[in-house]
Amino acid sequence: MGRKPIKEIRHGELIDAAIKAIHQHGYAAVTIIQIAREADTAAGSIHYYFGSKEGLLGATMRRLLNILRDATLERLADATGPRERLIAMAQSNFDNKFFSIEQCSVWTQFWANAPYEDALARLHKINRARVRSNFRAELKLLLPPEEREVARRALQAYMDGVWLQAAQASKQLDPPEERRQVKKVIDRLLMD
Amino acid sequence: MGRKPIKEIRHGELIDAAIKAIHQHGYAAVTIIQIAREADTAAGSIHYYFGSKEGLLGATMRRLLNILRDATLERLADATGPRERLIAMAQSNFDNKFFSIEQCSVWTQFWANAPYEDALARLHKINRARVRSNFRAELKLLLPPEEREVARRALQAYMDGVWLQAAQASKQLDPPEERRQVKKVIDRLLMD
Amino acid sequence: MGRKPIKEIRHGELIDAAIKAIHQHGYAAVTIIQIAREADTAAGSIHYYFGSKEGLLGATMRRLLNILRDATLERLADATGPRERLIAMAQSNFDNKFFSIEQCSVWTQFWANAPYEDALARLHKINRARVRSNFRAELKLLLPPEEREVARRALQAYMDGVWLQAAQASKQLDPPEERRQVKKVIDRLLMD
Amino acid sequence: MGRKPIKEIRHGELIDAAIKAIHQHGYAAVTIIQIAREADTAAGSIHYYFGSKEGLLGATMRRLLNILRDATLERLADATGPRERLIAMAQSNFDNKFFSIEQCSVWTQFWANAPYEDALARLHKINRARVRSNFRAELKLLLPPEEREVARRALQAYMDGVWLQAAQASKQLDPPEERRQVKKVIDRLLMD
DNA sequence: TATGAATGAGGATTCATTCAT
DNA sequence: AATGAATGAATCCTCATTCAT
Repeated sequence: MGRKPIKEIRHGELIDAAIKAIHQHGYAAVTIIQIAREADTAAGSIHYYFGSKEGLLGATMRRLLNILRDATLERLADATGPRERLIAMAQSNFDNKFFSIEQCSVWTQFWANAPYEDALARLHKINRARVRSNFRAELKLLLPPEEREVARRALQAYMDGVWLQAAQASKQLDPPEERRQVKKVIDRLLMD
Repeated sequence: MGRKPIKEIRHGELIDAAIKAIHQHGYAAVTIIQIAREADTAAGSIHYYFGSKEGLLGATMRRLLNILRDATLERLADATGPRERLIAMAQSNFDNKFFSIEQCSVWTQFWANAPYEDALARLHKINRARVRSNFRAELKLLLPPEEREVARRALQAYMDGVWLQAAQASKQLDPPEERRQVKKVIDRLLMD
Repeated sequence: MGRKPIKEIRHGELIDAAIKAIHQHGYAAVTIIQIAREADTAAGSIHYYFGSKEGLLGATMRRLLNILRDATLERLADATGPRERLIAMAQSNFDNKFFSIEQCSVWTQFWANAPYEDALARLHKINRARVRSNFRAELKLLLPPEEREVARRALQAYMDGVWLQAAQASKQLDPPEERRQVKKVIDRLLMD
Repeated sequence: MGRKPIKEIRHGELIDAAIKAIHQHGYAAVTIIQIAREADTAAGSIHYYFGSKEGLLGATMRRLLNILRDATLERLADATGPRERLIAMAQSNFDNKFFSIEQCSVWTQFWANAPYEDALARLHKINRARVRSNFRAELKLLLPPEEREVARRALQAYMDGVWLQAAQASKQLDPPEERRQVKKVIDRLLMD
């Protein structure tokens, strides 16, 4: 089997460097040079591969979205029944592959900057709508109408809040514990 | 009698302008000139009154924290019993004086940028610790030990999540409705 | 009587510097720093006053067009009859105020770069159309129909050619002699 | 027989591409990549074959000069008498092989950039001197001394002017018509 | 008290050139 | 013979800050 083309490899490396650099300096403040230094390459390379700073940051965002989406699909494959599906979706946000300080940090940065950049706003909006409709579909089968939105907003906000905290954590994150916690929250929100 | 000194008036005007400008351009991207234009004055004035861009942004942050703290104290004055106190504290986050798109936007921006600026980090940490301990004090009287932290984290994250959403709202916010919502969430989280 | 506002003075200085720098390095190759050095100021000032390099170059072009137009109007004021008017218009191209190496050089540069910049193309087109229609108006009264265009094209091309040569001259130009020369050419083109 | 060596073929292709690209972007603004794309090859090839960007542009210039010189020689071969020779030389500037928008465009670009590049300046100077002395030689036999230079300058300037116009033409050029025109101009300049 | 002209460090980006393949 | 990945110098531009007025 053929190996990965150079282009793909470098894309991956540069996106990794971007995640590190955004985590360290913030989305709006990070410079091409900081990212290049992190990737141990020249600033020009980033333009060679992504055309512009914006191009790299967009690709980085899409990478994160894909990781999250894949984690969700994987967990959903094993879930039966609305309650399990709800838990699976919520827990995928704290998947080992996604719930790291760096990625939460970048996620938060993207979010905070979405209002000021169209490309980000679009991605953010799409992702948010997807999660909302997924949650609603399951909650419909679990709670009476007047309770559903309260629970959904609480759950969605909970996940946002945990990410935000994680982005500023001083010690290592604990994804499995976080998955237990979100399950408890769901238990509480679904109580009759 | 005795009107406000000019210095204080200008400070207020410039902080108001900073809030508007940060909301429009983002914390990291906003420029001295944008703020000055919003305040209908010259860029030099900001340095005259605040010494630096950082000085103004710090003062702006403190202003928001004060508004929030005052709203909390005011509501707590009328609250009796732990449940009422918990609701009062939570609802103060959605007080008419505080819960506007502009202020939520700036609040979110401060938060997202706290990891990259010491002054912000300090303020953010203090505020967060205050809220946490306040919540804990009341929850101690309302829930068994093993349930308290789940509820507290859920509640605190809920408020963060609502602010984040509010910062990106396209239509006018509805503070009273938001206060009703948070009460429902608390009801659910406190269910036995 | 009030003195010129600072803004106007600096505009003039910077345009003068731009003319010198374009003459030395060429329109497409000249840099903001070269112009700034020529004006004995910082590169930032040019952006402060003109917004961009393009802004300054556009203003420089308009300045040259105005000098030429003013010289034409001045000479036309004293001219009576079509022949004198034709000579006046042609000679204004070699007016003392306009016909210097530096200005011919910049003029040539603008012209050569017009195909690649809309702003330049527009100005160039307008100016060219103006000269053409002026020439035609007078030639109509001086030559039979089938001869007019040949003469007009020859005359217009002659002026372009002299400018082009002047731009590359190694010794000082001689505007009065050039005005005598163009008169001779006109004499020849108008021979019956 | 024996076909052209690859080296020569590639040289030709790259020069053709350079002419197209210079016409499209201007001499000073054109990039190696634009030329390479036009030649459907990689940027590295140009350095492989010409050593540098400057090398290719110089070769392109020499190519144009050769085309013009060949056209002149060809036409001179058939011309008898000074008047016919003068016409032949003038008309060769508008030969079918030379008088195209692209080539006029590049010609103009070379000319405008000659003052800023030694290699170009040298070629330009040589060519100009050649034309001048050729014209003078024939005019000596056609006009009295005091009229020769006026006519020569007018004729040389006319050709420059027509090229300059042609470089910016929006519709297809008409070489035969242009040759008729220049003959009329010569008729007029040679009138006694 | 307030202005805005001026500066210069630092940003994103472009591009000729080199070189390993 | 030809490629295109990689570099880094150079360019335009932005912006906080200073300071004379």
